[in-house]
Amino acid sequence: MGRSPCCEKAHTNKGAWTKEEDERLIDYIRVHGEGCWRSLPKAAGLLRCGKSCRLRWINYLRPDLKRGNFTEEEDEIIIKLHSLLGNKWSLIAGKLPGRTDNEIKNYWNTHIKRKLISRGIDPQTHRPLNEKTTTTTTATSTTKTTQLNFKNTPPQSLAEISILKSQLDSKYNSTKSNDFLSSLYSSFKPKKIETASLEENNCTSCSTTTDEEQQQKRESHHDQDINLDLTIGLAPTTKGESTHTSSPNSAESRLEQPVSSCQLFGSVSTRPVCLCWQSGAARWESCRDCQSRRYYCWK
DNA sequence: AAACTCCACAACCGCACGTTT
DNA sequence: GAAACGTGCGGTTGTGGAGTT
Repeated sequence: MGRSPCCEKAHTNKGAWTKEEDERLIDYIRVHGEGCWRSLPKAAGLLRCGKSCRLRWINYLRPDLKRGNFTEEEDEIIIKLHSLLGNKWSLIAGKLPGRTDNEIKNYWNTHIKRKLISRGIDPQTHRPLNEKTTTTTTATSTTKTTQLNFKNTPPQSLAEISILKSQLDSKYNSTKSNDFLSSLYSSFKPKKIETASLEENNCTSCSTTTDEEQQQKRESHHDQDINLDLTIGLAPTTKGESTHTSSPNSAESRLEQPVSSCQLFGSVSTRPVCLCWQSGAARWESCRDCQSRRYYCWK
């Protein structure tokens, strides 16, 4: 059984948006806020598909968007995040206020790829272009990215977790991979997360850090390295669970949310995983401390 | 100046996934 | 539990402008 189309294609405009359409959309969202994209076009008097409206707003009309060229620092952040996360443009965009996933994706494909190649770096693997993959895998197989062997050695960093995740993605369907992850993690406990501002033994780290705290962290690490600040925390994706006062779906709140490892694992398991590891018996549990029924915690 | 090529980016499409009914 | 719905994501395409011949 197929699903109904998101809009009636025969009566919708396509292609570039006109100024008038933009104004209608802006005016409508200014009054009614974001959301209900399916019904928005009709309510706003637009002959557009809801998805098209959403895209137009998120990628172009949102008032908090930063226009203009990417800075060197932004370039480096994108490269670092891509090496950790792969083509997770929305996650990368989450760490670059004012930038959209679409914008970063385009920028990656048109500029950064070339930049890396000119540096002799493979944009996909982030390894030297002439280097052959030498490590082996026990998890999978056909991906071009470097494979690590996690059978006896747990992942020690977000980079390795990212690789593990891609391995799982390619080998397991989403319903099976959670079981795989659980059994894998039952054999070890990660020692440290090198690029994450993870506070061990304290699941309250799941709480969202403030912008001020994040700014301080950024400043304190600025001279050492780019602080990716991949906070291990609650991903406030469920309605009503956000700690923010603004609408959980609003662009503002989205930009305030730190990237979390919950999101890193979000596509692997049927239930996203929150990596709040604590001392004591190591096991997966529902994340009570994070006050979310949607995430598993590593304890 | 016209024709052509290349590039950047806005927009579209299909799919996945969480939520609701 | 299944179907329908709503939304978001990543890959791809279309198009306009800049540069070149």
